Amino acid sequence: MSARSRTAKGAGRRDAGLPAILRSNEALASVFAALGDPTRLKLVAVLCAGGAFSIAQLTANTEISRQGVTKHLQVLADAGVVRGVKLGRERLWQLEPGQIEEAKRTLEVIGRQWEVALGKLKAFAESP
Amino acid sequence: MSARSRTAKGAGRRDAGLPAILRSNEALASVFAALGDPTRLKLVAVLCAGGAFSIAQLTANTEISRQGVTKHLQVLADAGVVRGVKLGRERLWQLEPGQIEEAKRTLEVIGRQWEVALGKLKAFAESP
DNA sequence: CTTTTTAGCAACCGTATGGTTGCATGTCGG
DNA sequence: CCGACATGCAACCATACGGTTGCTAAAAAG
Repeated sequence: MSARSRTAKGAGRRDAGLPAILRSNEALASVFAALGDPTRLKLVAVLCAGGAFSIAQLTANTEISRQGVTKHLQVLADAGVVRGVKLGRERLWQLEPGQIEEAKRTLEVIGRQWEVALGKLKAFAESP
Repeated sequence: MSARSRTAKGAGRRDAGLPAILRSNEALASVFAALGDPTRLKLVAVLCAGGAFSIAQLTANTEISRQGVTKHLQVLADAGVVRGVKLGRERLWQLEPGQIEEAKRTLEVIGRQWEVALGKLKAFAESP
């Protein structure tokens, strides 16, 4: 806390003017983090093709053990990206597209903000 | 390697029919991983509002030290989300929206795939 | 030239993460 | 009831990650 709060002359509360989506980012970051692993991304890719798959089925696509896949699915489930329903002696996992939609919207907002900023910069540069 | 490849009776090459975007996911996962931290997400949110900021300026928005922010910026730069240009004695960081666009497209593909799968399921359920 | 500002580098620390193995549990088919 | 199958749980391990501190280097200010 010593190196902070004395530097950066006048840059306080720079997030005040940001869109609401980009302010409280707790759960959102967990969604991105859940997608931020090749194995999990592949799991999502498989699941988004539809249907519900058991752990054993999903394990067949990866190079790691069944327990490893279970852990990854748990991470995805904690982020709300995926949901597992128990059916008999097996648990079937399926995509839960809500959080992914939210993440997509966030990236859209970022891109849009960026373009708006570019437009303003251009307008300023072209002003007489 | 023992628990694998014997289970899951007939589920080999399930990614064969997936869109190309969802197959080789190395760099893509690193982009999601870079966004998967609240501090970094906030940095991106600040940077997407336009302009180039120094480390000291960016540090003023966070609760962590300057070195911590530097590390986070390095992670973002390694993923290609952000770029830093050295100007005099300071380094100014700005957004590099290419990778974020790519990530957004990936999420769009996932969502589209999911809807297609839902449509097929519905069509099957309604077939006489 | 000396001081200040801004940043980079390196070592260190605690905890989370990805992965494994071994065993226990529930459930389906006879 | 019994065996086989699919999963759950817990312990364990190595490494990556988030964060810090201390020191050094380079540019700007005086």
